Amino acid sequence: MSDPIFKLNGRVWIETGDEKVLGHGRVELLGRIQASGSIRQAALQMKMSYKQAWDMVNHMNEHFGQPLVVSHRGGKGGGKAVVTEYGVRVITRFHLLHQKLQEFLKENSTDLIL
Amino acid sequence: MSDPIFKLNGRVWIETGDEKVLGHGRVELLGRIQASGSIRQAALQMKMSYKQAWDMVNHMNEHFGQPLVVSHRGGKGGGKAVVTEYGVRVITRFHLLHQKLQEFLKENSTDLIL
DNA sequence: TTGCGTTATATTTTATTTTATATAACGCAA
DNA sequence: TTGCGTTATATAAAATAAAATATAACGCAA
Repeated sequence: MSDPIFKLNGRVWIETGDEKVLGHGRVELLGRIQASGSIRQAALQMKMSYKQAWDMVNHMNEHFGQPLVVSHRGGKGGGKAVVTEYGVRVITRFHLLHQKLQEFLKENSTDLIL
Repeated sequence: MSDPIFKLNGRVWIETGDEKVLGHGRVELLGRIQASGSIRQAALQMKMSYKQAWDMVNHMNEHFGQPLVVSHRGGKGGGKAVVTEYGVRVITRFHLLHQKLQEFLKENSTDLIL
């Protein structure tokens, strides 16, 4: 590789203790659950297994003080999943942090010559 | 988990194209190579395999315009690895970015109530 | 009451990643 | 010239992670 063009990138996430509980991927998952009303559909959209998605939802619900998603099985459509009001707030807050990080990355990319 | 304490954390890294070429771990590796003069010793200190460390060094040397580490086998001590002047500059620049990120995280943690 | 599609969970299989092992090349020092 | 400890590389084994499969529970609608 000769004469490469460097790009600064980064991520932020939320921890409790030393365990990662919320990041880029999980927030996207929450958003898709919110939009589709279904863990399965959200998983399909993100090309992940249902188990993987369910584990994420379960992990979040267990590590936040209150559930971000409530789910029901059976009924019309076979079941559903709903992002709670708290969950919506968490999504919004994270989006804001993400946006601020993008600004940070932009600012510090101006003189990015290694 | 009831009443969790949330902590904002994050990382920055350098990409060329869409490939990650330098991050937290690799900079630490470079620092330890610089201090010890040995890829093997640096790997041992970081509890990673020699192969893993060598692959990282090789990947960096291939993706930056010029080598960050030059290595020699044989001779006194069996061989050695030296971080180039360019490599030292890269380490320094990254440390600065890392430090700025820490400030960013601190600033945005003040009102971190989810 | 039967079927539907989803949630929820366990188990098995497959794929991927990591680690371990082996071996050659190397150049200095004894 | 022999031994040493490292770089460099390939291969095999082990450990993890991911994906696939199977199955029960559920409640509405037909």
